[in-house]
Amino acid sequence: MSSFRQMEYFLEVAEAGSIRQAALRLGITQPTLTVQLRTLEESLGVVLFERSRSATQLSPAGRELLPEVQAMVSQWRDIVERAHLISDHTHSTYRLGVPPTLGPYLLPTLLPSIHQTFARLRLHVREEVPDMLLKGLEEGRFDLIIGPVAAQGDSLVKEPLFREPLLLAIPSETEIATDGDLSESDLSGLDVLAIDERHALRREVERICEQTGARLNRNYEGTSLDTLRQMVVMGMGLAFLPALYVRSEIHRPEDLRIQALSGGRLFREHALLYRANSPSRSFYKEITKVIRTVIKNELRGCVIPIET
Amino acid sequence: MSSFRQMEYFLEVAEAGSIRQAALRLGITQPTLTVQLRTLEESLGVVLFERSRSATQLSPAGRELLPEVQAMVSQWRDIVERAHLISDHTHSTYRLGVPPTLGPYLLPTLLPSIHQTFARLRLHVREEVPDMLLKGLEEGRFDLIIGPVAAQGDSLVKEPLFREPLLLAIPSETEIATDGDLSESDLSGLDVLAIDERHALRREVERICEQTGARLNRNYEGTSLDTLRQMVVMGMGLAFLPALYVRSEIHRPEDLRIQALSGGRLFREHALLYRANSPSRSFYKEITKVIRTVIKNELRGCVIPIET
DNA sequence: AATTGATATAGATTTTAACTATCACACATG
DNA sequence: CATGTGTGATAGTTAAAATCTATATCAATT
Repeated sequence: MSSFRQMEYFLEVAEAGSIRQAALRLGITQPTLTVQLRTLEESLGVVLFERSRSATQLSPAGRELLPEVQAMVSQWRDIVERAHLISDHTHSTYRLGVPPTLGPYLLPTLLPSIHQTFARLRLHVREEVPDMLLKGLEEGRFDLIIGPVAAQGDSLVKEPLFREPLLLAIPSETEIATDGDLSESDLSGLDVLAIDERHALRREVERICEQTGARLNRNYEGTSLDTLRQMVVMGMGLAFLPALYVRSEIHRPEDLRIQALSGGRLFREHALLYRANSPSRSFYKEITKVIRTVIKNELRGCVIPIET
Repeated sequence: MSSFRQMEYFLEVAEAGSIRQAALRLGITQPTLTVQLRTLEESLGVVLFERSRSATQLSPAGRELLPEVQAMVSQWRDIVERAHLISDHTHSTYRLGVPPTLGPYLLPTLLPSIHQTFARLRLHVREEVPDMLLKGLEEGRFDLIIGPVAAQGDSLVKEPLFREPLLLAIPSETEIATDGDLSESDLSGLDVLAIDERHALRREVERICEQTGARLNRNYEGTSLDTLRQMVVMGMGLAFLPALYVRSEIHRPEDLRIQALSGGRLFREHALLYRANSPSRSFYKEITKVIRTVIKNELRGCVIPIET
């Protein structure tokens, strides 16, 4: 069996034009080199050098193979160098999974800061429903996901990031009877629209409706936050919209009214998750810190950072 | 130190998704593979796999390196395969040196037959003056040369190929007194032109002139056979031209007369030469046979094959 | 004839790879 | 709840390979 080392020997002898000289450069003895060369020649079935008492030069076959071996060896060296580069974890590509009701509204704020901190880091972002994210993380299709804190995979690390208030979107013509602040008890009996049941947000809204006595409209479901908003604008009912969605997508307040409920109990909570035995877990902790800092600095007015 | 074998192991584990399964496919035991993997990881400074009790999958770093390692390994395998292909000597490229007074007139006949016999063989042909050819062969710049038999390098094998008559080129207006055949003695006192002294042919002609009493014109020298022919056409003197040159370049007999001398003693002799310890020497013998056959079959009327 | 400079070979030694046996842990199943 | 089956990790031994030292061989030169 021929080895990589023998290939390097081959190149050195070809360049030096002498087994002795090559052995000197390689820091080995001449007999070793002689034997290794012959072993390589035997395993390739080809005589690489023409030996004479005065010098050693490439045979036609050796000349033929030389450039290819050079290319291969330099590719090898590139690989080793590259490996050492990415050994600090910030030169790699990680697969990040995010839920569709959060990703488009959070990442535009998050990614620039991350790339500023880790210039060579690349993230492959993919949107999937939280259930799929969790499954994908456990199966290794993702390295990192942003998902609900509720999620409990056994061997997963869960880094809570922030709480995102759910705001009430009200059709502009609808009036809600209230004394002072809008509170949970004011919702009783009102018609609430929700996103379809593939999304985790759906379950949150169901829970809220039960608690407050609001009536969940099961006949119409939004397939995205955008369609849900359209339905509110058309006066089909109220809806709970995540604060980050409101922040980035709702610019014309004349179409509908956005109102927070007093009490501050209506929110969903997001965490960063990764496998506990991932080789990069220490780096993921660093990423977590960066994300928390960004949230504190840039989204303070909109979401509630987790204090650690 | 990482080895090629370890790279193959890396690929196999990545594909199998399990150290045990990969070990099975590789025909080694699981502990061996575990240890080799860890050795590779240490020498690369990177964790390639994320191990768990249920499976083993690529880490982000491993995923990053995988395609490059695949490319490198497949290039390696190509090299090995290629080496085995050219192990029969007929898939290689050889550097053939020829003298400028022979090459252009012999090779057009020779090369097609050689390529027909050895379809994958390639020849890098280069023209140089015989002295340079010989030096280049000894120094390894050529694998094969066609040169004069007289040449005597010590460690060189000399395969005589054929004798090439030297024909007398006579200006059309010149008459040579002769009784019957034109013989060597008829040349006495005649003015003879020759090619310049870098060429071996020059020495042949000098020798002939001494033997026959012809007068070598030292004031005008041809720098090629073509210029020599022009000089004859212009009536500046006679010249000896190699039979193969005459055969391929002289088509208009009205410009000058070509005449052979009786006695058949005026010729130069060509041989194929190569280093005695060349790894391909057995193949060079085969080439010699092919060349001799071609000469016998296609140039019989023009040159005199060597009988072996 | 002796010297120099090259490759080849033999035998001992060190280093590396591979094996056997066993452990430890996770997960599924009776 | 125990147990069997899958996974990777570790320790110690054995086999194989690479390397070294010493020496032979040969050619060219002094």
